[in-house]
Amino acid sequence: MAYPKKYIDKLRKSGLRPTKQRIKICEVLFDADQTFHFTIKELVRIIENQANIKVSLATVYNTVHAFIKKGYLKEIPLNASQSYYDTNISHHHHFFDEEENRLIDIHQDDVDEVNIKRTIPGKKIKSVEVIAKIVSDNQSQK
Amino acid sequence: MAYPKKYIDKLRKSGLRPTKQRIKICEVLFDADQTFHFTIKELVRIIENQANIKVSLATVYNTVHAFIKKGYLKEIPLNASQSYYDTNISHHHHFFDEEENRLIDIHQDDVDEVNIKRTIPGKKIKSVEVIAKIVSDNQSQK
DNA sequence: TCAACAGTTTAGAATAAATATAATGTATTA
DNA sequence: TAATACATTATATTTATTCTAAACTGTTGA
Ligand SMILES: [Mn+2]
Ligand SMILES: [Mn+2]
Ligand SMILES: [Zn+2]
Ligand SMILES: [Zn+2]
Repeated sequence: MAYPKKYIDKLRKSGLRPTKQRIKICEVLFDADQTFHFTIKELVRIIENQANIKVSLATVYNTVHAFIKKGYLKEIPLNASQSYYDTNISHHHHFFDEEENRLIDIHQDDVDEVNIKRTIPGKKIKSVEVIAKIVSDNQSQK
Repeated sequence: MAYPKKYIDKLRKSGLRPTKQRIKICEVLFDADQTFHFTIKELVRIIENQANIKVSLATVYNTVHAFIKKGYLKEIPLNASQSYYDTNISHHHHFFDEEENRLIDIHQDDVDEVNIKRTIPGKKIKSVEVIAKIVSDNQSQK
């Protein structure tokens, strides 16, 4: 009881009742100073470190997917065998550091609008995302 | 014996000996009229339909990865839990049809060069890929 | 020619992410 | 409070991918 109203609202709008476990998930995801990228395993670890609450994997998966469906989280496509999630839901792009396996945001303002000249009959573009893979810049190469 | 020289070369350059199974994989991948996108399971199915050769999953995975490492195939990042591979190794982009789970090539010429104004110290951009998600264009909406 | 060897294929086991299940627990409401 | 709906959880299942180890094959050189 006495859960933050903003999280109760987010959960209700996602079709979920506000429970202790889900409120905790909200706190970790949406109380952070900065947006961040995470895997489900990382999220579970953060929750367990920050609180004495035990949350099952199933609850975390279900809650995260409800938020994605509602648009409160984004899923980031990577060629890894694991899903990355993003608390930054603004339209933006990413660097992916292949050496450190790390996603870095690129603000929409930092990329000129991507102009695609080709169209597919009967289809419309829902979203456009740019992924720029980066690696160490070894300038010592001859 | 009497395997096509081009495939023997591709395999040797990938550090693999030309064997019956690997030549068959090459034929399916590189003899096609058009480049195409595939999953490992689809590739296995194609091989089994086209030939009376049995090829194990392990051999297919190993060969595909050797080709990726050498640059003869590309892996396409999608948010699915499955890897997609591409026999089109030119620099290009993709539509992803979320309703039909289908990748469609966008030639590099059909996308203005993506200009990223932000840089990461010590890192350089290795590749830039655009993925545009498309859905049915229901013009009947009011 | 043929034994030795290096490399290959394969079935099946292992791994790990994601999802489903079903029993138990909790909140809501009449 | 009692009935009901919804949640949580441990556990099982599914599935893509990788690993393992045994059997197989092609090559080499005595
Ligand atoms: Mn998902
Ligand atoms: Mn997996
Ligand atoms: Zn992001
Ligand atoms: Zn392609």
